[in-house]
Amino acid sequence: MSISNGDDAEKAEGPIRQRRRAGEQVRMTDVAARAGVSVMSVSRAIRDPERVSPKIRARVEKAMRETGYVPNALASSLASQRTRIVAAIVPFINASFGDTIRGITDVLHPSGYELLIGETGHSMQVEERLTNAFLSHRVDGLLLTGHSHTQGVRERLRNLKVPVVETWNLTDEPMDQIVGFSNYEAARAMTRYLIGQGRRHIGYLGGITKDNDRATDRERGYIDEMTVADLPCDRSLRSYRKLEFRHGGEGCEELLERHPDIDAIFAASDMLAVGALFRCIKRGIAVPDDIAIAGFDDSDISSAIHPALTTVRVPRYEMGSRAAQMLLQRLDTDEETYGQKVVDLGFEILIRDST
Amino acid sequence: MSISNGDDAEKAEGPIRQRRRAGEQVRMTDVAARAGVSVMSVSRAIRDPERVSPKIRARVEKAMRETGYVPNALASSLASQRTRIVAAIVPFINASFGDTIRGITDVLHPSGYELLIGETGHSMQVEERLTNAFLSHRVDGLLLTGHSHTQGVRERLRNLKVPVVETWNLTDEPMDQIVGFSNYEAARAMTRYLIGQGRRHIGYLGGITKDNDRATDRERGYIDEMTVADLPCDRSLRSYRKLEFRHGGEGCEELLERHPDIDAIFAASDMLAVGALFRCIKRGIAVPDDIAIAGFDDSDISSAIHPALTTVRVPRYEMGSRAAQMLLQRLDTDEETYGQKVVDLGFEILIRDST
DNA sequence: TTCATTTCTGTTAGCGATATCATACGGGCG
DNA sequence: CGCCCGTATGATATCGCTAACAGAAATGAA
Repeated sequence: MSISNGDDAEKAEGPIRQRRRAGEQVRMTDVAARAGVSVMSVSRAIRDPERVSPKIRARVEKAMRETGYVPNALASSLASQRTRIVAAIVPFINASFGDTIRGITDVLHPSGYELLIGETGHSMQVEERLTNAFLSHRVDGLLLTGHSHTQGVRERLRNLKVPVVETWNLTDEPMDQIVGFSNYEAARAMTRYLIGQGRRHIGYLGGITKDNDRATDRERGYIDEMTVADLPCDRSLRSYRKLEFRHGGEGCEELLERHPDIDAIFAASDMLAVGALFRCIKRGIAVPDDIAIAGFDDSDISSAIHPALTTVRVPRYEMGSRAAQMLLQRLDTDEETYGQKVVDLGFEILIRDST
Repeated sequence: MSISNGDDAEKAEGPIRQRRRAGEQVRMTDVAARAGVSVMSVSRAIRDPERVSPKIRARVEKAMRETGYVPNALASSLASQRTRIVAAIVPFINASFGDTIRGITDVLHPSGYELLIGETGHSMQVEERLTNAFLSHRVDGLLLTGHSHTQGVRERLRNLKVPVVETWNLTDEPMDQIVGFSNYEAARAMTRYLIGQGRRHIGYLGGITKDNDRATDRERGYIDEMTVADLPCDRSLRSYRKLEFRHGGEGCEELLERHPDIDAIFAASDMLAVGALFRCIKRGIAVPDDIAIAGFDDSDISSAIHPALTTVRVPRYEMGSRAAQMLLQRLDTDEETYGQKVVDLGFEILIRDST
């Protein structure tokens, strides 16, 4: 020890700084004192019980129980430079993305990671705000929906070197990694199928394409396939709506009004398709005899209605679980070794009664 | 200073401890150095720009831009003892709770709070796990769904004195505060309405009641009202299902098989009601002539289908926004002053074509 | 027994912010 | 012209934990 009588006295005489402290927060030091061991032993007993002797482990566990100790993840993260938190940003919290989120958490939780969810409402501005907030909280990784993002988001993420996995679509040039299916190819496939069924006047009922690469790609798929088949697909055959039932009905009316002779409607979402289908039924239009209707997503309702909806099954859950796996693989291994940059999980055309 | 030449020398000679540091993380110190001011000025310029002179503010902002500084919320939270994070725990991430979550974030974000979402899958065990994880992250407040929780959760929250607002139901004895509507009264009201319509053999299609006070209360409401009216409502008239369309159909079949003469089905969820309705239509049972069908939730689809569904409108969005407001009121004011413990947002019986 | 290893446990110095107190700076007034 | 006081800025000690290293104890080989 150093000669420090004087110092001790000085300290004792100094102004007593009493800092505000949360209620009755139990600190690791308190647990350590009670267990009669050092804080490091407590820390180790919590994070990696194998590395301390059974004796110490037992005493620490007892002390934790008695004090009602709740570890402080903030302090832990600050010191260890990792939060064990992953953030996911989705356009909307609904059943579809709910499945994806479930896929994510099912993988993250067993590995001790938590998920922070952000909802953009389909706005890239909001996505940027959320990204910044999440980065501020030093999330270990980020899961984004789609591959279109603001320049600001791209730069931030590149500079900070945070692992990112994009989902729900594919592109040759992901920011980092991407897992999903080709919205473009899926839309082409469905359009091709409808044409193959002999349909010629196919209307398109799509989502708002602004800030939404999935909606954009689906529309491109429809247009390209119609063009290849030399069929009309001009702007008047396409209606853009928010993905809610009632807008499906409205969109359907719009198309019918402009083109009373259409013989099929390809909706880029089951919500819209079901809305359109109900509207047809209400107006006495026979589905699929007069008009064929196809959806996109294979949501729960598509197989429950009558006639059952032809649609595209997409790997909602798998995109989440796989994305989380890809992230974890990089977070839990020291190396920057990671597999494919682009993972295609595919899609499936489900032919049912509405076409 | 103390006499410490020796000590200094010793330090200088000591091994150079180089600690692992995240990539090229820019710290507040770096910004301060670049701006030629103290860290405190940077801190103040960020949190409360009014408190520093325009001169300093400008220099700090410039330095932040140039360095691409991203504030470290962990360090900030650790030092300030508040995270500005609120956690919400919901049973399931779907359109319904999506509305509630939207209500929450719409209130939290403008006030600079972030939302951490947890999904229990209707398990109180999972709820407990999530609660502990969130408390570990020192969330400033907690929003729970319903009023039934494990003993462990209750104790933890009481001991740690974290503000809690329960939602989606009412009770005279909330853990802390509660905002919602009476699931019990709503179910009674709907049952009463059906009886008033002349229905006598009313089947009940409900959610799984385990770990779910909302489902339990709705069932109680149905039973009590039927009992008061001296109508049968024994176990054979009740079917419990997960809240998905196809289970609605199955439950409908079950009830019809056991009671071919039922003249109404009250489903405690629109999903189940719609599933049941489609099944009736498929089997050629006229709705509402042969069987009346009522739902619960006023979800999007209930007004889109044909016949439109009679249901209970519940304040999904408002429960979220109001709960968040109640929490913020306590977090942003120093005092422990808060308004009502129990806030009843009410419900509304929406009579449409299915009854 | 003795010394070299290996395994546990403890000490210390941060992690990157904020709270608190101390100090510097101005302007108004006697 | 000097003094007082309110405001702006700075220095420093935490916040509660973990990384890195050091020292102690246990184990094994000679």
